[in-house]
Amino acid sequence: MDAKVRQHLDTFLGSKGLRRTKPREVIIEAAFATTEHFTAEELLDMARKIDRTVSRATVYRTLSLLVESGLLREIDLGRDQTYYDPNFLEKPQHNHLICTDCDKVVEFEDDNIAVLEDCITRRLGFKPSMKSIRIEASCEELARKGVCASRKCASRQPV
Amino acid sequence: MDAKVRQHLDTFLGSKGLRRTKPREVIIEAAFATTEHFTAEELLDMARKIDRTVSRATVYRTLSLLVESGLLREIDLGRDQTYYDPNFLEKPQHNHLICTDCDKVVEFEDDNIAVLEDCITRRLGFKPSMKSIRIEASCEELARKGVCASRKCASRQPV
DNA sequence: GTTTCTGCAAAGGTTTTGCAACAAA
DNA sequence: TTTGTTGCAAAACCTTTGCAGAAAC
Repeated sequence: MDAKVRQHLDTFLGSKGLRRTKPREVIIEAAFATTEHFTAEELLDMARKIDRTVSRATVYRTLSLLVESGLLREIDLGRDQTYYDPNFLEKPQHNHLICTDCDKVVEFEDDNIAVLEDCITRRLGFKPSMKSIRIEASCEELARKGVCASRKCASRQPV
Repeated sequence: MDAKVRQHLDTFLGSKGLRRTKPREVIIEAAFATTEHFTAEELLDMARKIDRTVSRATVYRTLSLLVESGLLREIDLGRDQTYYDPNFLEKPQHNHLICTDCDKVVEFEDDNIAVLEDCITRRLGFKPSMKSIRIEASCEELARKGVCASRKCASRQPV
């Protein structure tokens, strides 16, 4: 587990009088072993590869803690389930673009947009605490050439 | 029901060979009688005030149609349920700011941010089809004065 | 008449919770 | 010890679906 993650977590657990337990260790190790977004069920699978005995309930409970601590963020990918994003420690301002052709998620950061969001919010009389942008978009290369090599895009399966 | 809504809907139903039925009329009338965001269950309640016999299943099925037709948009307010927004016909580019003090939702539009989103998306090699911004923010007036008269904000109930 | 639509109730899927046993501090 | 935590199974919740009867075209 990354040192930054461990430290952030220790501070959080300490400040709340919470305990460092084996199942929590395992779940957190699984969550931060990847930079992919995942669902609760996917995290359960990943955690069980490390320790078969981890329960679904503990995964859900640990996810709540991680979100509360700021280590993980819930993100809206326009799908039916809640996804979790482990990359906000590294890139605190990033946003998501979702390819409507292959469902791939591209993360991007942009200072201009971050500043603009901040200005707009303050002009409305608020102080921003959490900003998120989701863009759905189609792949131009795919539209032009019928394939999208550089991004490994493939047209979605016909229904 | 607004003329713009009716026309949009007729075109959609016509193009798909779908029927104009009583329950659909009622549900759509309820959905566009307000500019508030609502959940499926809230829409069911609103529709049943017009006609008690409307069923939950038909509300869900009609919501899908309305989203598909573009009359309604699903929005993420950071709550547990899906909310629907009936204001995109009027303000196709608007975004949402959610007050963390009173949970009020403020809609805002901004051309600069719309252009910037478009640029960023194209620079990444995509063509934007749907863009959404969600900002969570605290009320500055509330922070300064302890109350927020102009926006009718109230501090959230202590837990 | 044919096709689509409706309401009902059941089923599906995700997330939360009560509880008794267990583990950390 | 004391308090927090776990796994299990059940419950809660929102949403979808199969079906037989009803309504639209």
